[in-house]
Amino acid sequence: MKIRVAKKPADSYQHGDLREALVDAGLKLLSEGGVENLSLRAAAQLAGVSHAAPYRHYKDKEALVAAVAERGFKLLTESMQSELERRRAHEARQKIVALGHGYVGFATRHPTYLQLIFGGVLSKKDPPLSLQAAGTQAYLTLRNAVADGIQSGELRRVDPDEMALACWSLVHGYSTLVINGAVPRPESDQAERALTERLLALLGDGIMAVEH
Amino acid sequence: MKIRVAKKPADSYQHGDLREALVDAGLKLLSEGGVENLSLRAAAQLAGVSHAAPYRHYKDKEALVAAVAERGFKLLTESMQSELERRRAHEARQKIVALGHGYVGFATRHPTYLQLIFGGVLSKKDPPLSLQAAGTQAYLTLRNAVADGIQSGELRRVDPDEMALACWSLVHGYSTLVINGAVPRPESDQAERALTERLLALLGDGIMAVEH
DNA sequence: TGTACATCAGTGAACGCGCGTTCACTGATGTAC
DNA sequence: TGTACATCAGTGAACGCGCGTTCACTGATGTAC
Repeated sequence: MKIRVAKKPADSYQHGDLREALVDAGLKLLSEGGVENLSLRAAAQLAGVSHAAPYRHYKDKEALVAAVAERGFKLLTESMQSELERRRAHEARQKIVALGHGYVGFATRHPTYLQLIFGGVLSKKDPPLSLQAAGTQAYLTLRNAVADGIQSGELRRVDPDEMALACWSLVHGYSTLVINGAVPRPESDQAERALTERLLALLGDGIMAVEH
Repeated sequence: MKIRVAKKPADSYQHGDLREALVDAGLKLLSEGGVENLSLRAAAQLAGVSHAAPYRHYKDKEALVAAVAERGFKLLTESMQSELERRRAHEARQKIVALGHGYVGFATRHPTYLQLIFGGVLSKKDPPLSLQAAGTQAYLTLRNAVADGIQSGELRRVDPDEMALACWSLVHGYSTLVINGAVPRPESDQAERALTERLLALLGDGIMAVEH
């Protein structure tokens, strides 16, 4: 990842866009060393600035972390959206599978982002509105697909939030189990996609044996 | 939680069972302040001992953390087992639901234990054998139920590990999403149990609409 | 039963570390006149 | 166009903190004789 540099005169004493550069730096620290590697001082250093400089842009560490998490959410949403478009999914089932691939793919590409976003690191008191919005956006991407499928009669007639939660839980649970090594990681991306697909097929058709 | 005290003469300068007392202390720290609250020094203090004493029993911090995690795994297994027995579940579906309640119940009762066990805190290099065993034990509890159900024809004829993974992912994903506040926590234990049951019902019967 | 001794669990001082945060400051920028 | 000035982004020293780990030590315990 390229750390953002000044838009303004490059030799300026001012950074140009330190605010965003710190988020870039935060993401890089995160991907290189996990959540505990994400510190204000390290982000400042990576952005080429003294360790007190971030305080001109963020109230405290928590504020920077929230900004990093917000970007993480957006990347997650993008990953799901792009998978959806790449596959030109029209049927509800295809859409859910596509979103699942987008989710699991993001999780395995950026395990530490997921850890930041959903790992209980973010303070639950007064999250910034923009962070909440980014989270909601990610959720709605899934929820919309599910709600459409229910509307069209492709999916069972249940509370769409509950059905979305079931899909989310499955895919999120699988992702975190793989990421944390609780479950062996498939040997190739291809194998992982195939497994994801089979897990979602189980949710699609149910695990109970069907009677004839 | 009661911190273990000396088995040997209580006024002894020796602690008696400091090794276990440190694990107790670790669990307490964990439940009170999360993973980042779990430090060697704090555990020693809580066990009433100088901060260097733990090194007589554990090679380093990582070793103590592994011991704490091992106890966490055992408690998780117990929670699932006891739910299984309490309900005297015989059918595969009932068993899976019981295990799910045991899992989610444990997660919401001890959110920080789950964070330690599955939150990427444990080093993935050379985990102690006893820790691996405790993890395997928890997994087998679920896997056995699933395998039995497949054997008996109640469940679909699929790779039992994959079916167990689907169940585990669903329940684990839901747990972590609730714990981390990504999804609103049901207002009562009863509501939570009902929701867990509905999520598992979706996995049981599938989310696709059935054709007539 | 009594003495000498090895063992080893726990002590407390010390080390170096990275951290978040505060503070008075400097100096480039852009604006008002 | 030129000058005075307010703004404010970034500096670097300093603070206090809890942490993991090492070390020489102390003193109770249990054993060998």
